[in-house]
Amino acid sequence: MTHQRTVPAELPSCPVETTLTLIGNKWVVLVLRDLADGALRFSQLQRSIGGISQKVLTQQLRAMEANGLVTRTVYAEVPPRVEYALTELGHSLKPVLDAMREWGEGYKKHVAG
Amino acid sequence: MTHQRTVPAELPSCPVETTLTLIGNKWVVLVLRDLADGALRFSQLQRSIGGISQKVLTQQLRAMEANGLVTRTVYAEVPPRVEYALTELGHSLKPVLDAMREWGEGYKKHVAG
DNA sequence: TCCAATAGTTTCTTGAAGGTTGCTACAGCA
DNA sequence: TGCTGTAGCAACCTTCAAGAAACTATTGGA
Repeated sequence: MTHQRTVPAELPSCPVETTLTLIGNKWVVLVLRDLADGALRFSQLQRSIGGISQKVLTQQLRAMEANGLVTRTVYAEVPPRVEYALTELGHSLKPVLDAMREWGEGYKKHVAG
Repeated sequence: MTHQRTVPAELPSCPVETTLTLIGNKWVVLVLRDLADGALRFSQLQRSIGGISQKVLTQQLRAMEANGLVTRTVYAEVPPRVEYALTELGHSLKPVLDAMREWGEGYKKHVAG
């Protein structure tokens, strides 16, 4: 079994820190961003994130599945098809993603301006 | 010169990713959280974050200063006093922090319930 | 005279994160 | 007959982040 960074049994008292235990990783945020509009299969996800290796994407998806952020659906076809989708918990992070997107837009204007 | 994780010259096209280049690090988020209510000196910050070494806190603060998120004010006293405070840019991240805090609160209730 | 206190820096070491390559299963198709 | 494509796993290696511990400057005060 490889390392799976799942949430600790005892959550931090600070809610901001609690959130960080689930989405304190860059890749996790990008997966959430790309699955927000609907399910994607593994290779689509890898392409849309860009610059992530197969191994790391697999690791992150496994951890996210263990944390209840995504579901993994395997279709018994050849070649195999595996789809990842956000759970309700995963979708519930939308406000955080939206705040990050909005801030990023403002920052880019600020820098460009 | 040690590694300073400053924002790259060319920002990612995705605004979410842009935000991650500035606050994609757990420690940075915790510093923002603790300076939100006002300036703190180095040792206060280290205590309030908890579990961060002197070296790492120094590194993070230097990077945040280079990125324009915090200011560093040295008072010519003995023993020395150094205060860190959020810049306007640092304060502008409040909505992101708030979204994280709110989500963390909901998540804790969800887990506890 | 020497200690305390602050905010570091420096060096050494460990652990985690990530990259690369090779391997697998198996139906369909040329 | 052998090639293609998907979604991995395993092993190996490199790089980077982080931790620990020792060291520094300064000077008022015991």
